[in-house]
Amino acid sequence: MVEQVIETLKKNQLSITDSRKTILQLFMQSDGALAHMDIENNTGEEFDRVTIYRTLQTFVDKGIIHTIPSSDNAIRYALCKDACSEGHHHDNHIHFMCDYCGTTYCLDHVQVPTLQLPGGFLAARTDMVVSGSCNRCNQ
Amino acid sequence: MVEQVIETLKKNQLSITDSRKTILQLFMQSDGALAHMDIENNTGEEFDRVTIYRTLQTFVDKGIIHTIPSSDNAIRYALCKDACSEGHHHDNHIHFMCDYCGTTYCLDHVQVPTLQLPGGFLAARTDMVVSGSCNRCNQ
DNA sequence: ACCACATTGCAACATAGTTGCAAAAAATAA
DNA sequence: TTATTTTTTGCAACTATGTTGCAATGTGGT
Repeated sequence: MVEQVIETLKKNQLSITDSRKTILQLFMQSDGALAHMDIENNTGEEFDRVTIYRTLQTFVDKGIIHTIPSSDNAIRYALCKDACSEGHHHDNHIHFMCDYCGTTYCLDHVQVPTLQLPGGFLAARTDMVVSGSCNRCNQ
Repeated sequence: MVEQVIETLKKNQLSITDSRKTILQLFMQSDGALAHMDIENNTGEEFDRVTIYRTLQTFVDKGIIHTIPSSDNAIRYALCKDACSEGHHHDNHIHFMCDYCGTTYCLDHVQVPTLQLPGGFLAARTDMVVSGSCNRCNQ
């Protein structure tokens, strides 16, 4: 896992620092999306708040993670699949937020449907977030 | 317009106050969605920040307006169509955010498509936000 | 006009995110 | 390996966003 973390950082021409290693590893271990708070809680006092914000922003810029919009006013982040490159995200899948456990999933195999927009509207990006109960809470 | 504002407030058993009248009228005059800031800017020093937050929350609770999620971490609000009732929103349409002018539109005639979710996932609500260039910026 | 109740404004607090800058740590060169 | 350059980090301070308790004010009903 650690080699994969370092490989990813090198591939994106990022210098190898403790915060980047730790935070990227957190994403690789996690099956859901992470909010800033989740990371702060998981790393303890190890890193400054500002460092976490900047690390996340760097990862988004490099196409390593992508943001997930939500109505609760807290941006979540999740790993991008291979198709994402610097400055160009291909996160064309839907996101699922569980109302009960709060986990946010990337449903990579559910594609965002293409829409017929009214005349004059040009789509550049589509975000689709479904909420409800997930496969662990709904048994 | 003013009669319609008062009628709507009465229909929802809300007392008629200056802030409610002014803010609801703002929504009726606006063709796009409004963020808290838009309202604060449009009403000047007339109302306290807290009053605006509480008024918006009241309107959401009553089903007069609905929230629109976004990735820029600022909740937007737009008028609900008639089908919305207290505690039960039917905002089953997509939203469009223009990257150039910043306007958020409710595309009432574009329905959110139904998705086939993986086993165990149950959808309660779907938010779909398309961004790109709108019919005024894209000419 | 009066009374009961709902709403507002204020102060204070809580959370989320940003910016400038000096210190520390990586990467690079010698 | 050490020295130098460049990047990254931590701190402090700040802005934006949103919430809560409470006293003062306004609204609706009699």
